[in-house]
Amino acid sequence: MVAMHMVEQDSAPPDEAARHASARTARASALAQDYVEIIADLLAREGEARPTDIARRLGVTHATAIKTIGRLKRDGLAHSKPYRGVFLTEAGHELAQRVRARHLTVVAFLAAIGVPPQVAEADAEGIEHHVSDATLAAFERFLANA
Amino acid sequence: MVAMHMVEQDSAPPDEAARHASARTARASALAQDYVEIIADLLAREGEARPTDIARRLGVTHATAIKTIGRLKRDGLAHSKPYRGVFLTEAGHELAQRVRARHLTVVAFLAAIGVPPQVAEADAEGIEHHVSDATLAAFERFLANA
DNA sequence: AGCATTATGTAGTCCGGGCTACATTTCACG
DNA sequence: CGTGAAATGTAGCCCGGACTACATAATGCT
Ligand SMILES: [Mn+2]
Ligand SMILES: [Mn+2]
Ligand SMILES: [Mn+2]
Ligand SMILES: [Mn+2]
Repeated sequence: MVAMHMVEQDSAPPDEAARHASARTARASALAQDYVEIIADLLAREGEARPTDIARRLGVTHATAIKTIGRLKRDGLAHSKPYRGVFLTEAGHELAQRVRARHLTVVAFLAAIGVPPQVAEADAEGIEHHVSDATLAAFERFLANA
Repeated sequence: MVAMHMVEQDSAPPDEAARHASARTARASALAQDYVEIIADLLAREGEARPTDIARRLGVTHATAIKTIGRLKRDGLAHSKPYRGVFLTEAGHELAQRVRARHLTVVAFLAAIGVPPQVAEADAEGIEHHVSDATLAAFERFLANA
């Protein structure tokens, strides 16, 4: 048994566990975020968001997209009628806007510190889902002072 | 003044699909990375890596940890004998070192741009898995010139 | 209008990654 | 030593997120 002298060095397990739990939660909501972002973009640019187009942009089959859209509907983020294209609920639209803003900020930030554009786009697609408000704010400060 | 590149405004679907596919791949390997990182740390600090300790640090049940360790073994990253604690293969050890280095860099970088330490630790736990070599290099350059 | 093509939807499968419940083994200690 | 607590392992369930294969609806073209 070691006397407990060193206070801070030990990385208390509960904290670490909480961090990993956070990361798991973020991972779980990442897909929904990408979907609403894409749906919002399709609605804005094309006027409609068809499952096939959503699927193509994600690089998955239409069956996968349709099933996921079903979960979005279940979770109150989207709605649609058979064969008629997908729309966002108010909640879905708000989420999409937040997600889009974060996406743009992350990409811009990475580019600003010298990451090649292509890579910035690619990395951002994953990183964005793990950027907290505090970190996003830091990114924005950096961009402002650049 | 920024050079106006005006390259692809259109975000060609195949590229976007590839980016999402990349993010999916990264997401899929994230868990294994966290495991080997924790196992390496336990081995270094305690001399042994027990499933229960691994589970506690991740905030999951021991049953979950044991099943995941089974996948690590299947994938040639770890090995263990019944009731005896977990060890890393050469491949596992190498992965752990890369992962640890990246983790430290990401945390240091976030802290350097003004993210509060606690938040930096939390966000890094997810972000680290989506940081490519090019982005990691950019982080290191930033830290060097800071 | 009729038919071929495309889009949409459904069913069924697979694996990852979480859980609970229970069985078994190890180990500390009285 | 023995034995009870702790660790380990197993079984079985659940849901997410991917796929293929097939069925059905919508659409566009001749
Ligand atoms: Mn994304
Ligand atoms: Mn995005
Ligand atoms: Mn991590
Ligand atoms: Mn880590």
